[in-house]
Amino acid sequence: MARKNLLVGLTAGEAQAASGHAISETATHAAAAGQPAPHFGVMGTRGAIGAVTRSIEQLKAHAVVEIDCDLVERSFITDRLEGSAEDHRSLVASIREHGQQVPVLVRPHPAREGRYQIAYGHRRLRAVAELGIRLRAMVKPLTDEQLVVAQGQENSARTDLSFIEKALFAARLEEAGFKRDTLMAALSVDKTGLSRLISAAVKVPRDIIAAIGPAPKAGRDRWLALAERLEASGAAERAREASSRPDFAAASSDDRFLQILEAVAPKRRSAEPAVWSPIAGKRLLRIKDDATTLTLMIDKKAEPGFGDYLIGALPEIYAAFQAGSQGSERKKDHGRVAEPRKTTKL
DNA sequence: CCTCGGATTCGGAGGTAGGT
DNA sequence: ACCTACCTCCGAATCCGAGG
Repeated sequence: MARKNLLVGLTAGEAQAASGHAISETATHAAAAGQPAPHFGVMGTRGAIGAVTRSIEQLKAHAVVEIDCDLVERSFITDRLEGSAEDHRSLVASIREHGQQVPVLVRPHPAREGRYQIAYGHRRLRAVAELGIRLRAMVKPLTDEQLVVAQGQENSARTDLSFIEKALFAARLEEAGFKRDTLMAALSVDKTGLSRLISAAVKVPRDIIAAIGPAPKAGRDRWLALAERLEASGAAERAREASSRPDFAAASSDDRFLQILEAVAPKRRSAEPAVWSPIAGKRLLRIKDDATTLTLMIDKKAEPGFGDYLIGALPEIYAAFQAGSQGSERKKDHGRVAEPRKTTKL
């Protein structure tokens, strides 16, 4: 399959811009045999993905040219949410002082003569353009698939994309019609991880993701928890309402995530203990109910001996509870296999 | 309609890192 | 040391399209 060897052949300068069929015999065999990548020290890269990664590494050894920033356009798939202004300033300062140490990767624009399209290095492009200097870049003809794999792997290599940025990138690639194999190579994840990335990006509305931003500390579990909460009726509206509060924009992206997560939390029963007063004027029983514990607090003065009586009656009460709950289960069941229960850990 | 096989999703174990 | 959050991996379950 050509897709499994997306970048093979690039290093020989023979990439075929539109075909995606540039395959080197040697690398194909290495991929098919599942041989490790001996020269690049990439842990755990085997087979087809290993071959792609090797090619990325080889790409980096290519000659660097300087081009005019105005001629460079973004990748057709964006991979980032808004970056912090501080990070941008810091990058600009670094490039001003030391020059652009790491070149970006571009391809000749597939539709516009004389222009380029960037695979990775969007932030460097922005910083260099701001400084008004020329962009140091490796120029290579790339197919669409090669471009997105290079773009994704460069980000994966630096591990600086947050979970939701990877998820959005994956979802955009899938919407653009790329196959799962390509997505797995681009994001360096297995089928399970890819499925979860796409699932998160699809379930959480894009405007809410945009409002939150990259949230680098929030991983899969919490984004999926947010997605699950957003499925409740009215939850998305509560999230949007929270995002329009005055202090929301000023908070960090991680804090914004927490604010939204809290805004769509299922309504809790009152933190104040409920009170049971069967005797006029006396608060016999207070009930405190949280996520893990239900506590009954009996006022010994209001009805002396009731607590002891209740404890003594527990076996009988529990037996009645069990009989009741099993009976109702049977009524629901109708002999079918019960659906597996969903659990959510937060 | 049924079967089959590949693709996708789900649940959970286990390891790691960071915070308290 | 313990807890929490995150990530990767594995196997099982489920979905879905193709072919008989």
